[in-house]
Formats: sequence, C-alpha cells, structure tokens
Amino acid sequence: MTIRTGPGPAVTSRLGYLLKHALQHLGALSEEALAPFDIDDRQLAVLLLLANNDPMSQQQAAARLSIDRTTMVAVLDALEVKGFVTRTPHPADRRRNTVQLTDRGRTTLESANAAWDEAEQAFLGPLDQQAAAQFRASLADLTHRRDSPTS
Amino acid sequence: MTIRTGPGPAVTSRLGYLLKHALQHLGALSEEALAPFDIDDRQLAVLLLLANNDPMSQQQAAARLSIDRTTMVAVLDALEVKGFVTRTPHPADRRRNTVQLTDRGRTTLESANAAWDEAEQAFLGPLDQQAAAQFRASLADLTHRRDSPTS
DNA sequence: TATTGTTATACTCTATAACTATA
DNA sequence: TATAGTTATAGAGTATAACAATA
Repeated sequence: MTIRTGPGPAVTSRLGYLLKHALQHLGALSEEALAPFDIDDRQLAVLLLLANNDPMSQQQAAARLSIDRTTMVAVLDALEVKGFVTRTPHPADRRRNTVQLTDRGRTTLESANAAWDEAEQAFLGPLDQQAAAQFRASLADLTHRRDSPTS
Repeated sequence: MTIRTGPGPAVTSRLGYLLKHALQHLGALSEEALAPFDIDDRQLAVLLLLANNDPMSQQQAAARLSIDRTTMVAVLDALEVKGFVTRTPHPADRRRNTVQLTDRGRTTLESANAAWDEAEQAFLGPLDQQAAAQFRASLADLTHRRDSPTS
C-alpha cells in the first residue's frame, strides 16, 4: 500500500520545489530564533549593513539592500521605535537623514546575529560537515558567480 | 578604492540571502523557459501531478500540492481555457469534478517539462557536474530528511 | 527643476467566509 | 448536517504616484 501525501517525485525533485521549501523551512527557523530579540530578518539585515559601513542615508541603505525606499521608511520606523537606530538630519543636506546604529542596536545585533547563525546550523543539521560546507559554497557560487566558470 | 554596490559580506553570506536570490534567479530562468508554452510553474506542477497519478478531484489535487482549494479553482480555470485539462462531474458524487489531462495537455507537459529541465541545467551552470549533483542531493536531504540522520 | 523622506493609493497574491448544489 | 466547487471579501506585502521640504 502506497499512501502518498505529497505531489510525487516528478514535482518534489524539481529544483524550484526544493529551494522553495528549503527557504520556507529556514525562514521558520530564523523567525523562531530571532523572535526573542524582537526583530526580523530584514530589520537585522539593516542593522548588519549599518554596523559594517559608514553612516548612510535612508535611500543609500535601501539601495544596498535592494528594497524600495518607501519600504525602508517602515523598516526604520520599527527599528527606531525599538531604539535600535536613530535618524538625524544630515548637516550639509537637510533633506537627508543619517541613519545610525545605537548602542542598544549594536548589542541586539550581536546577540541576534549569533542566534541567526545557530538557526543556520540547525537548518544544515541533516548534512555532515563536509556536505554543509560544500552546499554553502555551491550556493554562493550560484548566486554570485553567474559567469566566468573557473577562478 | 572599493566600490560597493551590494549589502556586504555580513549579509550576502547568510544562507537566507543566498537561498532567496538563488530561488529568484531560478524563477526567472524557469519563467522564461516556460513562456513559449503559455504555462507557468504552478500550472505545470498540476499537469505533472495529473500525469503521474490516477484521476482525482480538485480538492485532492489541491491537497497534494499544498495549495488552497480556492486557489486551485483559478489554476484549473486557466488550464481548462488553454485546453490542457478537462473537468467532468464525478458519476458517483456529482459534487466533485474529476480533473483529467487532455492529449494537448500531455503534449505540452512533455515539451514544457523538458524546457524546465534545461532551465535547471542553466541555473546549475556555474557548478561542475560533481558539485551540481551534490548540491541537488544535499537540497533533497535538507527538505525531505529533517530527522533520521543516516539511511 | 531635481531629490529625500514621507504618505496615500493601487496592485498582487493568497487565505477566509459565504453561497450553491449535491450528499 | 456535511462536503465540493465556486465566488466574494479581506488581509499581508510591496510597488507606484503624489506631496512637502530642501537643494
């Protein structure tokens, strides 16, 4: 007796199906890991961006993360309410806001980032160490190196 | 001088970021590959499901693919208009529709499925054959085998 | 006139609720 | 009353358009 609950191998072996479900699973793990810090993945990406670069305007930050500037407003609103970032008018160009990480933001970033790492580890749990490293490397190749096959 | 356009390694090395962009890229390739057949990935998944199983009701098909039954209505509407599937009332229970692949649907399925395979090949292009096979295997492990580490 | 941040609007996608016809 | 299919409605998420302040 074959009790089939899924769509069958013709669908489940498709790369798109696998990637979609993998992302979904990782997303669930990440959300759970970040929840205690009252932050989500996109907000954390903003904190990471700010922590690793010179202060920048909202529009610059939005461009770097490939999200719309109108969407960035809402993300920063949330981060500002939580006290993770500040918006200060740029002295030379008062149209711009300079976005900066607060101490609290930096502290939260470090803790949340560590939890994020752990969620990734858990996600990769089914793979042995070698396979996990290879998987990560291949994924990086696929997204970053879409030309120039060798070195 | 370092001209940085992306968010930087702290973000781009995250698995979630990589998976998301990989899926996005594959999605674009697939969409392009399937366009000549006037079909999208979800519709093709329905055809694949029907081709590899006994005839089933709309609700059964929806459950198999984990999509809402109300969403399935629209998907089948599109497939029916194109002449890829037929809906016929179930003789024993006239509330149900039996969904079946037409000859035209089967022909399109075969061509489109081949194109879909090619899109996957193109997506995996940056990886050598061994790495591509390993990547696929690891991905399958990650989505299907979330427990029971060995065999 | 062009640009930054903001707000308002529209659009897409999907889920929920409500309706019909059968059982 | 319960279920299959359908339709209508509402919600989340995001993009587009419009606006105010500044350059």
